[in-house]
Amino acid sequence: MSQPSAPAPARRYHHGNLKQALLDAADAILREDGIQGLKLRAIAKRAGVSHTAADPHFGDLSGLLSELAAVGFERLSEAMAQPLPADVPAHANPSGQRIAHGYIGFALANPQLFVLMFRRDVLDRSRPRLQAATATAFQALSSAAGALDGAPNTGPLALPVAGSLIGAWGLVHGIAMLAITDHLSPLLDRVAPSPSPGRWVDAALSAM
Amino acid sequence: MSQPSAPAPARRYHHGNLKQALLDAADAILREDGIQGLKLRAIAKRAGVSHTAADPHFGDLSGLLSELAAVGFERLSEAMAQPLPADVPAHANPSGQRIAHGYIGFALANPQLFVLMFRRDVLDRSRPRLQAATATAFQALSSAAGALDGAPNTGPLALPVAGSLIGAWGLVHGIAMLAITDHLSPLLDRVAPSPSPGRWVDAALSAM
DNA sequence: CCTCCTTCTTTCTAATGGAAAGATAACAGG
DNA sequence: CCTGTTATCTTTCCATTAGAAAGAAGGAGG
Repeated sequence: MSQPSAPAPARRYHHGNLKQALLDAADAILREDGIQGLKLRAIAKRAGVSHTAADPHFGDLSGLLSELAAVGFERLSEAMAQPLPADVPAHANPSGQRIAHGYIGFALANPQLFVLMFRRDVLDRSRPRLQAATATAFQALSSAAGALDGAPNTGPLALPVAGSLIGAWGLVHGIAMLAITDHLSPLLDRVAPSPSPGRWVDAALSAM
Repeated sequence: MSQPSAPAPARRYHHGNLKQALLDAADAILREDGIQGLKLRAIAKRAGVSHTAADPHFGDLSGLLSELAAVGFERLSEAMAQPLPADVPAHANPSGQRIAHGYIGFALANPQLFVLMFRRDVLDRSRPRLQAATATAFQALSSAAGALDGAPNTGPLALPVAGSLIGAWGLVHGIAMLAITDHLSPLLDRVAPSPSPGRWVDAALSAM
């Protein structure tokens, strides 16, 4: 009775799925404790392994965090494909509006992960998965934002077209970052009645 | 001959101006090595004191970094009062345009400091100097951006007005952050001839 | 001159990332 | 089945870090 036919998922010397387990542990810690909690020892402990067990899979801490950031960009791409929140009326350019709300909504729902995704100092951007996930997300964003200008996904770009892409991306990115770093509450607290995130985000977007 | 009448500025037990000297040292290290280099020991060594000498002046490392961030916000306020770069033609709302270029120009000229100013995790936002400097900078920014809407500096705010303030601030902040984290070069490299920062920033701003 | 209090140094501790070496298991070929 | 090879994981060790604690140095006011 001590030899289960289904292998016990824990306790084995070779974990079998440690890479994913470490990513899951890091994801959970990121939600609970923020980036501060993403220590090699804490992640490994949560996955039930020693603090150097991540070495063969990720190289070093920045490798692990980069893969986690890649997961974030993959989720961001999905979020930008979601429909608008219910309390936001659609207006002109509904595609761009949907992408913008998806971008900012993802950031507000996953603030720590979003910050990590842009923490250049702790990431190793040469990681293939991170490069791919980043490219995919920004492709989705700029194809929607640039549809108005007929901007191609590659090749030469006229300055005004590049400008409109940068402006659109900067707008949603800046709103997200300012909200996450808690720089907007002094402004939003002066608005009565207190608007839902979807509503004030839409107010900011449609003002531009 | 070993007792100079003019006190040697270094070597004294009581430094006399250690607080400013530590800020200067931290500022220099930030420029040279980035935020990574802002270790208590490195800063203290550069100022010629032991690694705990900052304690009486700043409490802990976050106290020191917060004062440095406050210096950053003070400089940002000055930058937003500067005239437009020479290669940028003025158009409608020149006041807002000037503020925007000042904001982004400051970020591009002091990327490490700008990132530090918004690194919520390493700052102690209860520091009076940081609170004051932040408030001043954002007052300057929003008074110019809100002039069009006649937004008061305090008191209740209608949602569309708050939205336009958030949109304007988010736009410049996002452009600055994306540029600093090196997410715009894939786009800008597709523009020929390579535009100066002032030109592409203006292209992004006037697209919105 | 004497005492108090701030400033700064020395010393110590706990925590961290990572290097190095070794143990363990999976897997291949004979 | 048996043995050598390789990737995975553990143990141990080290340098570096922030900060606490205690004490020395020196200025300020009585």
